[in-house]
Amino acid sequence: MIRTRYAPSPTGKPHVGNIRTAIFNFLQARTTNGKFILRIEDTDRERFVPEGVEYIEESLKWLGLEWDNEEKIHQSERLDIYKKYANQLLSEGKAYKCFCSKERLTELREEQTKSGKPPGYDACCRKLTKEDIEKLEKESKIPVIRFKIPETPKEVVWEDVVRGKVSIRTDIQEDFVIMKSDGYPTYHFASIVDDHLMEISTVIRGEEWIPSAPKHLLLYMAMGWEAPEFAHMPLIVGKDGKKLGKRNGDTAIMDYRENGYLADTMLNFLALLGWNDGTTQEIFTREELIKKFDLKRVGKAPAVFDIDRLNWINGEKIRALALSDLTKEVESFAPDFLKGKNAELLERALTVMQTRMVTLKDFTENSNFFFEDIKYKPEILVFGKSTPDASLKGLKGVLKALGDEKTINSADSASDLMKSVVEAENLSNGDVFWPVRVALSGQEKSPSPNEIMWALGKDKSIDRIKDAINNLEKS
RNA sequence: GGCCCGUUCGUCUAGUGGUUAGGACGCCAGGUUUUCAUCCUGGUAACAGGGGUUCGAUUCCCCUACGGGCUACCA
Repeated sequence: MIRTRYAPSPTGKPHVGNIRTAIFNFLQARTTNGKFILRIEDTDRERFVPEGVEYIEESLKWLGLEWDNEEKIHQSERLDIYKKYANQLLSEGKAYKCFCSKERLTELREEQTKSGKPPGYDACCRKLTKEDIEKLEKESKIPVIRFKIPETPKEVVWEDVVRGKVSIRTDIQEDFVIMKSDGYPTYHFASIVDDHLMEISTVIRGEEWIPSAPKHLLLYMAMGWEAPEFAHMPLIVGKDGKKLGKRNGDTAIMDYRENGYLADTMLNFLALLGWNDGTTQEIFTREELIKKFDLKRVGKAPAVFDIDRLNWINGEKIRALALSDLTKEVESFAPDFLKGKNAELLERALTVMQTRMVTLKDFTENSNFFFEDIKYKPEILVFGKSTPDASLKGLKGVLKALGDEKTINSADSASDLMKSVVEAENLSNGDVFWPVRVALSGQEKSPSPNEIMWALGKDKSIDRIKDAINNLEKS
């Protein structure tokens, strides 16, 4: 059975690169009917952010990435477990206590760098005797525990699911820390212990972990445990080709929600950053992603986060939504926006705006003319090729025709009404459609007059056309 | 510096030892159209370079270049 995990560190709000990893883990678990585990890796007390867990959970929930473990897993609550295994390594001589001060380590590194040597721990505490250790501990010096890089193998090789065979020499590995002096394990140690205990079958993580994979493999060997398979995903990079960071457009996933992107858009977009199903399909529903996802079809090259593409997908998703679902999206996106708004008008406005939205914001910010009084310069009531007189004639014609009408049943019937005015008054389209559109929307660019007329209804349309006639006559 | 990973249109990508190197986004042009958007049609544009292997390489191998990642008692 496939078991994957998303193991974020609660140091802030999850960003896109991080969430993409969560998505791949989720998809891989779901597509194989496996399990998706959420594990909070809160072993770094310095970078720990109290709200971090909340941020992680709300991000996953928004995207619908439900995790399967009911009990929350926090590494900070499993310290005894790591200690136990670290002690095991210690007693087997596969790890040792190191009393070197941070100052010494910094100095060592500086010297090595200066003299052109690769920086790394010099294994100085390896030669400490039992007596040395006892003495140091009596002085209440607190050690870290370092893993002893073994003589063999000389090379660690693994078959990466996305990269194929990867091999890295071990002779350049330093004796790395597995238990910090504060009693917390380091990532390297905690993650292999937990991945083993939680029977994780497939570790899907970012490419930045490739260099430390040998540490993990060596640790598995030392523990006598079977290692999971690894899948190192390509990085998501910014426009500058560098790993996403604060300076080049890395953004918390929830910021996209705030900017009017749909959860399914993010899922679709991020899944396609590095993966495709081999066909030309670009728009996938959540179900299709789950059905078609295949870790083996993940590419190796980094992908640039392209906002144009994101926008396109969001527009497609919005247009594909049933009106009721679109309404729900707007509702959860901007509950305040809906307050005090007529439900029917809202629905009609949404119908009209649906093909014009890239994000939900486009609706909540650019459709006020449906709901509120409008203001505009009278000049814009006249189309470029038209004249004030002709426009006035058109507006008056439509006003009269509207008065004769009981209700406006559809945008098409509103269109017919205006066409009949064009004919009856011997005007051009621009003398009628344009001024009516401006009269109803107050904008130079807007949906069609017939659509707005239908959405607003007869009475409100009449009011606005009357206003327009007044405005035009005054100017 | 060392170790590692990567390289097909601007971007996301498909693809094969022999293809007119395909699709999508963007952009441009045209159509529909009173404006905007949608929609439709067309166009633009890529195998990093050099050596091999081969009858033939974008595809396989090597080198170079370029880009990136890692190099903590962070993950």
